[in-house]
Amino acid sequence: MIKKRSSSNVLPNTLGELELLVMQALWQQPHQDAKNVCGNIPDSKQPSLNTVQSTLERLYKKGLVDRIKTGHAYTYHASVSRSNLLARLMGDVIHLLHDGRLETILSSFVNVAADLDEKSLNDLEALIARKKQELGGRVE
Amino acid sequence: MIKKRSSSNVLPNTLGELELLVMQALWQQPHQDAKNVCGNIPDSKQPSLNTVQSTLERLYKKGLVDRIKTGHAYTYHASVSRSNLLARLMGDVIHLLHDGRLETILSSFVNVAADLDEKSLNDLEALIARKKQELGGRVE
DNA sequence: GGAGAAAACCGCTCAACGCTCGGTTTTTAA
DNA sequence: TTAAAAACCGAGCGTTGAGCGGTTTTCTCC
Repeated sequence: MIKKRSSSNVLPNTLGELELLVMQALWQQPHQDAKNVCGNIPDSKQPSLNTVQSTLERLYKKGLVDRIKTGHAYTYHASVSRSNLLARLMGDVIHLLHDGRLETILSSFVNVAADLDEKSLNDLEALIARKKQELGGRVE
Repeated sequence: MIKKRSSSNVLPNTLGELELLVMQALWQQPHQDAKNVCGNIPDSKQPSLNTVQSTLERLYKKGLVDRIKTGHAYTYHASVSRSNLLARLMGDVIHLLHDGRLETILSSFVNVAADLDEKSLNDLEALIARKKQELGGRVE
């Protein structure tokens, strides 16, 4: 008796190496066809055009890129920004491992940002202030 | 000519579903043998004892759990804390997607913590204040 | 309209990884 | 000594992303 594998959906928003390279190419330059994307992949990893097309297709199905038919070719562009994807992934990770106490997340974060400089800290303070205001505004 | 696949080492610290369940069991109760861990997996996902042992073995090789031979059985315990693993994963994700500007990370973070309540914001402010002091102390 | 190029489309192989477990050997305690 | 419990070994399976060849569609240019 063989048991069904549970489809290990741990991090729904991860992507493969080539997928990432393709996204990076699209973030760097917003509207490109497959050939163009292919040309913007570092030579050291240069895959065939077909491979890039497969990858774009996969990304399209995942909703990470969008495309417009211009003439007979598609023009692709990222439908999520890099920072948006970052936020999604951070959300996945946190959802996976947080223990209910927000403090754990916060200290993890501060540890990660070990090279936080003063300006960044000020930025973060500003963000917090804004967030606080939002909170205040909501309850009043 | 078939090209070598590049081994897609995108997130070095991810783990599978069962691996996570096992880690969770060990975080909840620090020193357990395989049988015990198996018993602490939710009934809905109940795998065989052998499967749990394989998983513990994999986690051991990955350095996420440690073990001590007590009698003829191993006693396993997590060698990384939940928050530590969280920090590692956040590090992976950030390393994967940051664009150099720390601001991107920060705003992602604040967005993720959408359910941040006031106390958490205060906690975060305190952490920032401490960090600032560290920075100041370092240069003087 | 026909020829040819360029792109999409289709469908397969391959490798890595985690899950799953049966069978075998080792260890230990009764 | 023997029977159990546990470790150990190794194989199969599912999923996913990488990679690409072959075929069809589509557009363009003469």
